[in-house]
Amino acid sequence: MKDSGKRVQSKRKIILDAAVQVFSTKGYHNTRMEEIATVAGIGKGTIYEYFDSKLQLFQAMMESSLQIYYNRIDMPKLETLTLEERLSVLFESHITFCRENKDLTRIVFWDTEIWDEDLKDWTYNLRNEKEEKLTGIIQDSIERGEIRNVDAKLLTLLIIGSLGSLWVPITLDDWDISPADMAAQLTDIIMKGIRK
Amino acid sequence: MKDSGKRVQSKRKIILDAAVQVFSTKGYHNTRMEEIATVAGIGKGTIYEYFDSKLQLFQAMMESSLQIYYNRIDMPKLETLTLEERLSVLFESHITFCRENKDLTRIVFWDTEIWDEDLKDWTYNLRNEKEEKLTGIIQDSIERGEIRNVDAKLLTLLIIGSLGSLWVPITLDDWDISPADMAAQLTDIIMKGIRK
Amino acid sequence: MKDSGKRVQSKRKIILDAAVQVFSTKGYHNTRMEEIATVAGIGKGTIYEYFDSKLQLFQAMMESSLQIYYNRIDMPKLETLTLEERLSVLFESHITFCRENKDLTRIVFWDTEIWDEDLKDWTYNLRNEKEEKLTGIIQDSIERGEIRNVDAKLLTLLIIGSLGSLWVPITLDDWDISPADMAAQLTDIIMKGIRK
Amino acid sequence: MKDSGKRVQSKRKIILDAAVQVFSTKGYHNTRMEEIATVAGIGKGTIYEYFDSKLQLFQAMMESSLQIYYNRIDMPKLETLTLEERLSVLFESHITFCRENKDLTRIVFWDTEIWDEDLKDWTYNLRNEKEEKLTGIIQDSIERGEIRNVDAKLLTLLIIGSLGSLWVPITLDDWDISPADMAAQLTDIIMKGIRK
DNA sequence: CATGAATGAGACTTCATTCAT
DNA sequence: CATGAATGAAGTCTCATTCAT
Repeated sequence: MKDSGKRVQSKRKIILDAAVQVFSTKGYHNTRMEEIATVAGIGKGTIYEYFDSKLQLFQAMMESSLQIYYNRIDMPKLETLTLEERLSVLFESHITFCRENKDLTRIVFWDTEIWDEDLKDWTYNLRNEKEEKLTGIIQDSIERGEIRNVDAKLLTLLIIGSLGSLWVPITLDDWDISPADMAAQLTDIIMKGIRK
Repeated sequence: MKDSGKRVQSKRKIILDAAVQVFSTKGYHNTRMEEIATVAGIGKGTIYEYFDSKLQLFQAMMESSLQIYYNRIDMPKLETLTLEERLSVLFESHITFCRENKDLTRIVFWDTEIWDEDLKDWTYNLRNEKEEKLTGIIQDSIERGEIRNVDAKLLTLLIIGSLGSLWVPITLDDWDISPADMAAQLTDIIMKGIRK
Repeated sequence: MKDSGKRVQSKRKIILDAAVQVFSTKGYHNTRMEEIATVAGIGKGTIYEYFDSKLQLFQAMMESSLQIYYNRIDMPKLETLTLEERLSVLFESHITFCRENKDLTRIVFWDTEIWDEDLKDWTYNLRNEKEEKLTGIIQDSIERGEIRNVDAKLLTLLIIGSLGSLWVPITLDDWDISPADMAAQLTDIIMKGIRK
Repeated sequence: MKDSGKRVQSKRKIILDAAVQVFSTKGYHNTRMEEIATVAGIGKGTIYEYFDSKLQLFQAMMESSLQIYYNRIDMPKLETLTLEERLSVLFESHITFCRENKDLTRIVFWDTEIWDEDLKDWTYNLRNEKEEKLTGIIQDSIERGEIRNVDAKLLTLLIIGSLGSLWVPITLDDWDISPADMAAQLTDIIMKGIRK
């Protein structure tokens, strides 16, 4: 029983990993179920034992990828940290994560065509939750007088947007600047920009 | 004869407009040629009189959209302008353009799966050209001592990324801030962040 | 009126000639109406002023080609000629015709997929008529004691078959033997084969 | 496992047989893949598991048909046989084959529009090989003094052409002459025609 | 549980034919 | 009469999904 359960669990994982690999390389529509099966080292029919359809598999993969990403780069909750420290950690963990999980990152930052309403909502909420958290932190800093009075939402977008545009050069590896440096400079610019 | 020439011209345009509309809403693979034809108010076969294939139509649409966008938001060439003035114009024209051409904007900021190598290169070069121009302007400002010494490429990414993340709330219309205000605040943050 | 009639007549002929050229080169299904129009130097729609459909055009072309061929190689009616003389004339006129009308010949000897029942019947009758005439001539020769008693129909097939297999090397031009020689040798073999 | 292998083999064969049947009746272009599938008693898509395309299926069918035909009517290799005996065997085996494999024969003697260069070459070589063999045998007979000096290639064409024109009445069944008789008479005519 | 041969819905594309000019 | 832009029926082929083994 335990074994069986474990094996099932791990086969689901194997399929999801294969899915990340293939989907992220070729996109949803150019990916054939057979190829995922091949990469996973199993038979085509077996995927359907664990996922109802191609769409469901894609969305499960999307969900798990986003979860992994957002878990990893979650902003530190410690109240004692300043905004500057938090931004620095955010940038650095984002950059490191991208470097270490290229396939996965590509998916997270894809603006894919494949969204059914449920996944759209789920993702939207997940994203929103994070954004709102960031907006909240910024708002707090303003109220605490740590930074000057800017539109918190606008600043959130500026930060999120910067993260998004970073992954291209990061994943392409054609950059001579270290993650720590990148994070430091970005933090510096933004903090100077908003400090009183 | 003149009429005929004009009609042909406009029919190509009609098809491209329909393509922008449908492709941008549903994505490449979920779009059926028949639907584009229906939206264009013509027969399915007629599209093939003007474009060789679905892919070619998509790429023609992509090309024209990017051209329109980049033409519109090109940075002012006037040497007399300061970086601050230029950034302000950039942000404002971007925001205005997004508001007025929602479908088209969605396409410009798509990271679509559908690129053949030629279009990829073409787009990459177009994008790069603009980015390099911005990078150059920043580098100039640094050398002229207008701003402090930051990594010009990194700053370019920060600006481009901000533009990219803006279009979501802009096109969703759920924002109570005016384009001019938005542009002013963003310019302000960035300029404060990089000024000596 | 006369002019108009004449022009119509000649345009029909122009189209038929173009049809022979294109159909014989590319076959029925690989031929586009547009190409025939181009070769004929007229507009696509104009063909339909003279022929109801592609099939009808093909069949008209077939009919005229067969007519031309059969008219040209009809066996001489002179009662005074011997079978040997007639065969010789048959072979020689066939070979000459093939040399001079390659496109047309290709059509005549094609075993095309395109036969509707009417054309099939028409062709079958035309062919049959000629074959029966030949069979009759042979039968006469037998009865007149000119040749020995062979199955006239079988001999007809042998002769017709020989004609058919000749056109390949004839039209390919890769033969060092003159038409007259070819005709003479074939006649010789056959006549020796059936003479008493 | 053994069964599975066997089934696959036979399904390819089933499709080929259906293809012979339908293609030979309707020609290449008038044949729909669906019809072949229906005749084979399988689904449309299954054909594509065994053949890449309609063209490939056609050519595979052509190849196999020609192979079967040429294998069957190959001229006896025994050196002891005279030309007369060989011709007799050739005609008789041809006639018998035609009677027993009407569909297949129709294909072998088709002068179809559907040839890509590879198949054209393959077929041309196969045909040529057989023709040259026949031409060689004739040439030998001439040199051995068995028959008189005729153009060996011309005689080959005469024989091949006769074979070709025979299949029409043979497959139409409207003939009161036995295969053996037919073969005997043809051999007789030709041998008399070329004997010293 | 696992498999992969079989399936058929559905999409792109071609091209004969029409008809407004 | 002549034209060629427009049309849509029809055909090939793909690939997610099923199901018998």
